[in-house]
Amino acid sequence: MENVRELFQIMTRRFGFLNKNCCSAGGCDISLVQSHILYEIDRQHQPSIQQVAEALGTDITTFSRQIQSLIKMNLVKKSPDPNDRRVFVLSLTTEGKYVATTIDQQCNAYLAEIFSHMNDFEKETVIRSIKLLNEAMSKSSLCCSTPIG
Amino acid sequence: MENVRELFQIMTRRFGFLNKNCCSAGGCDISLVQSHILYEIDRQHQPSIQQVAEALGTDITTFSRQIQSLIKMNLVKKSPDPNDRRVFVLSLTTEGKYVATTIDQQCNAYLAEIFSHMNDFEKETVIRSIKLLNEAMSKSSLCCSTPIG
DNA sequence: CGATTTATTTGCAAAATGCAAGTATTAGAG
DNA sequence: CTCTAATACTTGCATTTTGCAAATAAATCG
Repeated sequence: MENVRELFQIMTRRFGFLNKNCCSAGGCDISLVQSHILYEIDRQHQPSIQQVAEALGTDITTFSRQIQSLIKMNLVKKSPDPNDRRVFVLSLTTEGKYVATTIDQQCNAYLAEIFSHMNDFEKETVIRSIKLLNEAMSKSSLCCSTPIG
Repeated sequence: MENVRELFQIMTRRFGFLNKNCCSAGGCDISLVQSHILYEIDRQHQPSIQQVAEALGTDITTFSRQIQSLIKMNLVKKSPDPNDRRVFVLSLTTEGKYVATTIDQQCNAYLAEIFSHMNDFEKETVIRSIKLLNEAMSKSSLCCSTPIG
């Protein structure tokens, strides 16, 4: 039996490089961490600071400062939650949305290039496999959620 | 057509959490970055500092210092290359090998737990898919290798 | 031999990290 | 309703990580 971790390790490392290669949009260079934050704010519906920090597994105090940077860069907006005045709700500015969308398109273009080395059947199999994997990982919350420490 | 990047993003994030949850072995806590370094030194045959840094996409000067830390922790050994005295060759100490092996087993145990939510056919399909993906990614060196900047 | 390239290290300054402690607000017990 | 505990977020440090520029040392090439 082959080493399964090896396969995952190499794949995720490569996808990490892909992500890192997609960290600019129209003259705006951002860090990989910032790219992940924009992605997650875009994905969720008006998430709180806490929610995004937890989704990304980042310490809340570090995350608070990262949001401050992104606000200063005019990519993210922070609005008070009318239902709970302790909470701030995050959203992308027009510019932030543009950056996130451009990065997303670039990533998808790279992925399309990767899949161009497969036939349609292989491509569909791979995509279905990743969905299966995501479902299985969400079932074993034990290991694939944010670390305790 | 679904968003392929989304699938990858979530999967790699979760595998990142899995990795982060496997960063200790017998009372020895290490960082995620250090775990990746031990993994890569173990994987390659007597790699040079340069080779590991490039494989991981880390700046060489940062990497040099990370190796210094690991040597201080007695996990890594640095030996001069007899063929080229500019080069230092890296290997794991007995303790480093133990830590790397323990982490590897822990990761594989978590992965086995994930796969336990699938039947054998699905599992084989997923593993074959990841192999396909790795092959395709290595063909499109354009996007999945270490960033230029 | 002398100039250039390559492998690695150090100086420094900036950025990221995380714990402890603080503020502000809400929820819950009595 | 009031007082306490919990929650969401921010700030003060101090440590760690990062990466560019420059230094060192050794190999290569003309």
